[in-house]
Amino acid sequence: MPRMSVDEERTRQLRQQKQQQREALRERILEVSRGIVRSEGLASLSMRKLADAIDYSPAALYLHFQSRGEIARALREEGHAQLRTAFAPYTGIADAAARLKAIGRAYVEFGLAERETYRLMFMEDAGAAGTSASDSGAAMLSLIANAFSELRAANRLGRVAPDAAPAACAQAFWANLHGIVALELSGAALPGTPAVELIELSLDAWLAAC
Amino acid sequence: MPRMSVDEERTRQLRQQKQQQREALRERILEVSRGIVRSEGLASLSMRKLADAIDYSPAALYLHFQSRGEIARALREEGHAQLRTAFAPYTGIADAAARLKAIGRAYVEFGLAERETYRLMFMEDAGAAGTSASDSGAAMLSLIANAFSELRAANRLGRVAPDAAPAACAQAFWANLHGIVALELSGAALPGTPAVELIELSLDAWLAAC
DNA sequence: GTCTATAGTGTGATAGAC
DNA sequence: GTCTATCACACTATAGAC
Repeated sequence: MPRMSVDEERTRQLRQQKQQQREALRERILEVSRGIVRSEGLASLSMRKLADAIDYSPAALYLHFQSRGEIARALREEGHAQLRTAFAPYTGIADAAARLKAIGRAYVEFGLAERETYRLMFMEDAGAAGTSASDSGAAMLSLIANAFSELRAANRLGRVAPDAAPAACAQAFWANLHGIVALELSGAALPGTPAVELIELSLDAWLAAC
Repeated sequence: MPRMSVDEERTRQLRQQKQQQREALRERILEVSRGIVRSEGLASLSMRKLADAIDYSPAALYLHFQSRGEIARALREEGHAQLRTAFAPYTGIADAAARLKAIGRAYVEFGLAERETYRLMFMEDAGAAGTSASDSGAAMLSLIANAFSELRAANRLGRVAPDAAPAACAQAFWANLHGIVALELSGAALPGTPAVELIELSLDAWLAAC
């Protein structure tokens, strides 16, 4: 550790303090944004509303985030981390089919519980900035694909084409999960059948023979 | 037919002419709206842009449609009609499984070909006005549910729970179709596997044993 | 019925004073 | 770093003249 003069030491402390305040404010902005998005959706997140909520001027926000989109991006990544956490208890299940079912249920559960976050993650026009393609979306998919791989190796893929690429199976399976959540969230689903029943039917369709 | 004076006859003709002009303009508004939505999406349909395109003032639009939402609603219904048309060639297929597959393929094909119309129909927040729940969405669903009913009656439901309500199966099956389209449209799908392959995998999962 | 003009409200982002 | 003030825009919808 190099020697420091008293002055050097003091400026170092001050700088660190500043840095901490900066990060604290950034975190505070994210925190409030998270709340707004979770309860009202991304569309309702405006820089003015956000500024009001944290008792700063709108301009102050731009000292911590380059744009509204960057805030959305940060929240999206938080959501992906949250989803990974929701999967965590099940990734260790030995039986591949049981693992897939558990993950599938957790996925739909997450989507229904965190409706607006799910929207932000998977139902927003991903057109603009770099999006989920490379994100943890890929991580989730390879989790599923690996399970399909195992099933195929064990010759336990019943009717699902046994020579289909696991990655393709994973994506089709994911599409089924997403469809259940998306129809529910967009209100297009008929009230008759609850999502929790739909997921069981779908899991059976994909994995019953296992 | 009652006798009319010359005057009565003339006013009748004038009235009819007016009526025709009215309907022509309404149709013209819809036509231009359809074009904008198809190519740029509902979000890009603004009353100003629309008015410019038909060479009228924005105010004129409100003489034919109560609001922007009503235009969207009309276009949504057009879309549903279009989808029904896409199904038409296949609804008569005798074999229930083959019918389901054909309908499934037609559904995904429609979604990919008419991306923005599909968005408008199934991916827009259906919160506000009366939406697809009662729409032809129900018609499509009973089309699918009937096929599942037939399969069940013929004991050809392989692994899909044989005692599940056909309506529930139909909705889960639809969710799979929707998921494929929705992931593709929102850009969340990985580029690796084309939708046309995903649909075949999903159809196999649901109907391979048939 | 159609227009012009505008009210009223929202937005993201920035310039420049302090 | 933070603020005030504002730019530059978009939007839906309406009032009132013609």
